[in-house]
Amino acid sequence: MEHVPAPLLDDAAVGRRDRERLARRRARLDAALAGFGEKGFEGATVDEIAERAEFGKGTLYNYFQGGKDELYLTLFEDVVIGGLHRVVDATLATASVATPADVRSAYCTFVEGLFEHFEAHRPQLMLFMKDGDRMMLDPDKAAFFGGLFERLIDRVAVPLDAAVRAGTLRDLPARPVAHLLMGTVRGFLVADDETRCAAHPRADVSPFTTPGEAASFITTVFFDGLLARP
Amino acid sequence: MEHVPAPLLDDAAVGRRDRERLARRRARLDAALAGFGEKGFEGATVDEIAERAEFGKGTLYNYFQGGKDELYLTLFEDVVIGGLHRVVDATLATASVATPADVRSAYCTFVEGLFEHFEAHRPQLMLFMKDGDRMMLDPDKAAFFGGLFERLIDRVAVPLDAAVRAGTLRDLPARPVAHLLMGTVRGFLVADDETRCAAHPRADVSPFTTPGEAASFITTVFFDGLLARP
DNA sequence: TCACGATGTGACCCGCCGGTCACCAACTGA
DNA sequence: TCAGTTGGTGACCGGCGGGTCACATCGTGA
Repeated sequence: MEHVPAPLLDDAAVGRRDRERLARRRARLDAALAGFGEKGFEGATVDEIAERAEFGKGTLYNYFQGGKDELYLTLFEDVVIGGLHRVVDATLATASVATPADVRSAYCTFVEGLFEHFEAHRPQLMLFMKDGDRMMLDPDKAAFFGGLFERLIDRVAVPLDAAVRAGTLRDLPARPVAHLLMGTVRGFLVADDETRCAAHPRADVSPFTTPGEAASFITTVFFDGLLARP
Repeated sequence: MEHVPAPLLDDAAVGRRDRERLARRRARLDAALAGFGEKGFEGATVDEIAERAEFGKGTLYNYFQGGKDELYLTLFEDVVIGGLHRVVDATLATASVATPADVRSAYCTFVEGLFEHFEAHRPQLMLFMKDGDRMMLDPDKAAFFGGLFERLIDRVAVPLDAAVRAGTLRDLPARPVAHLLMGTVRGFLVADDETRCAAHPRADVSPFTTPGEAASFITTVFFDGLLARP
């Protein structure tokens, strides 16, 4: 494996007017990735990806020596993990955890950000959410994949941990809570996607029409709990 | 698709002393399914499954005309959905929702039951949890699969709905909550499994050593919420 | 013991798909 | 205009794996 960033997507240290060529390539690959999403990693053929991206198959192999795997992992790192970190940057990184309301609203905004990011890149992200677990079956991919995800969880857990220490949150271990939250959002998005896209849609998975409503639902459950308060 | 129950697993309406032969077959198939779990649906070859189950490949095709797909769906219905319904039977079906403590403990027992069921059939269930989403890409499988799951969710939602009506629980829609709970448990189990089995284990996903502790963790988050109470 | 149906089998077939490589085209500098 | 270099291509290859089917084996009843 030993995933080496492909020059194709590496636009740092690149000559001036090559910029736009690189941008076009990126766009074409992103489009190809969307096609990926409909079929899953194993379902999509390299021929098809190349065709959608308007690349020759050989060209793809020029840039991704590691073949289909490296293509997949590169796009994963770029689109999925990169996007998630940007959501963390925008919502959690600078959040105050001084009061319960602060923590609550920081994570509500965070979850809302996740939903919006998802809306904007639905097919690409769906692919990785549905295929992600299968990747873990391969030790090499699992190491790469797991490492990236762990770093994300670390960042999500930071404000939780601070809030627990400050006594704002119940005394629960921060990282498991972060995992639980991310897993829950993921499960919600997958179920919701199936509702919208499946031949036989599931009923009533999500009656929420905006990212804000859905985020508020999850945040309410997580922070306030299901039990009615007097 | 039109999944017709294979006689191989259909032990109703079967002659007296064929019983034990059927039982042996079932056991062999279950063993084969465990092997399935290590590789995933697409990763496991029919040759390998047949070998593990000590069947000839042709014999498998005698019983599962639908081929690998039907084999998969039959085992799914039998092991996964059947097992989950048994957990619901044992914990939620007869639960009282009269007081907050009743609802809380019913679902805590339910989640604990899910964890125990999982412990007992780890490889088989892991297979379906990790592959489940990919199945939804095929409309036929999605219909079969989704229908079974929806009926399960219906049952999980019943006590929630009753409790909401009784004012015991916060006024949230019961089915989405049921989906959220099941998705959360699933996410937790998958992450936990990766911690135990992956080449590079994830740290601190679950510091819990017994099903009871893990169930208590999830139940606390869901019912009491993360926010500290005075 | 033989005949016949039912059950079980694995060698073989064939389509599919990831990966390769010999070739081509476009640009560059002389 | 031509030689050299870089970037791009898709026809082809090889293996892999789902599915088939002609044959073997077993159980049974005459």
